[in-house]
Amino acid sequence: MSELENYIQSYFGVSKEEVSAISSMFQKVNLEKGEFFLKTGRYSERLGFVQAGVIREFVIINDKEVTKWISTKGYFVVDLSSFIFKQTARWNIQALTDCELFVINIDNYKEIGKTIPRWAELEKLFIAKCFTVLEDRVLTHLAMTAEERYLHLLAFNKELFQFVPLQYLASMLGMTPETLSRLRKKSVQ
Amino acid sequence: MSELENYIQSYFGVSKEEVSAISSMFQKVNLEKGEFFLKTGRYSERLGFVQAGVIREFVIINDKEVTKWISTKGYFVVDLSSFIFKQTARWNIQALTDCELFVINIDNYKEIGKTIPRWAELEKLFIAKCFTVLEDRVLTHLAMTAEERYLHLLAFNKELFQFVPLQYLASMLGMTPETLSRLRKKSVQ
DNA sequence: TTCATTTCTTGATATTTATCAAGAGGACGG
DNA sequence: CCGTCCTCTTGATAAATATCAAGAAATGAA
Repeated sequence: MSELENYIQSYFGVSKEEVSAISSMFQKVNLEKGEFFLKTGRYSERLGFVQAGVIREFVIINDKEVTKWISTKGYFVVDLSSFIFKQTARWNIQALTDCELFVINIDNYKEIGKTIPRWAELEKLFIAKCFTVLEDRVLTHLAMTAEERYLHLLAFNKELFQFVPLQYLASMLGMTPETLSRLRKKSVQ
Repeated sequence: MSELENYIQSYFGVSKEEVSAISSMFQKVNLEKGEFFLKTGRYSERLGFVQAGVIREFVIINDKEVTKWISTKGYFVVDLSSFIFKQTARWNIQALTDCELFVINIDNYKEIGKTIPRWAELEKLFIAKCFTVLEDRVLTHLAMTAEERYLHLLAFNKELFQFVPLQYLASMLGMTPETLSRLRKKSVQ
């Protein structure tokens, strides 16, 4: 089974046949470093699954790039508000390294629901899970200092620090690159 | 139509009959000021709709109350991770004023899906919408100062400042009550 | 109303984090 | 291998925010 199939299987708990049916609708897409999967203002009509590589979701606010999230193997990448509600995309999604994605377009995505009756239910559960993750993320900003947020990310997502330029992690953590640099130094000594 | 029915109608766009069927499963519950709708560690087996009053979701971290959100008329209150995934609740939900809620328990809630075939789809859309709202909230912490977050909340939710003790708004905005007090003073002068 | 309690404001100060500027270190193409 | 570009680090300083303490204002109960 591919990484994608493993993931679908383990997350959605559908039958082997259903996994195959779903995964067969995805197509492999390679992105080169720097290439965009989505740009702000366009429509997000594709859902991507990260098979390999690192990809960044960001938005430009007051001429500054603000990184919302960084996805690595096993994550889906999409602008949910655009994909689901057909609004213009709010996020840029750009490859930080060469990436290997499995991609499904919106039309094929809708087909899944026709072949798997309880698909909407599974989607609901998946999005609800994402919601609770975001709730936790908001909490980190309400109840933690910059240092605590850094240590928290380090504890739960250490590998990010091996592959992702620090400036992007700093932005995602809500601090400047200088501050992150100093916190890293501090935690080593 | 009650406030609840209006809301179901406008948000989920179901037929008049369906609205009635759904809303009839809710029961009116009054909460007195200070009373808890849910406590951390319990199970969230009820979904509430705020008909009147102000109700607060918070969690205690390091002996401090951290307010995640404050709901007024038209909001649903629930611990989603508990309601959907049957985990223990992470949030305390407490009435800040006397409240009038419409409440449905989890068993009746599941019945909705049996009578309205596309209910899972509607739930999915609703939760996805909530997700995008939280995405924006994360952005406010990545890209705004405390002052900007205050002005942003004031612009989009002015009425909160009329009904909600400032200490809770400060916590929800991720700042101390003293800082909020000073920002308010500053924006008046 | 009055008293007690809670909430809010204000001031002084400390801490955290941002900004600006410079330089060090790495990656990469030629 | 060299030079260029980009990223990261470091230092000096400024700005934002938190903390602590005290008093003022508002609230609620008797």
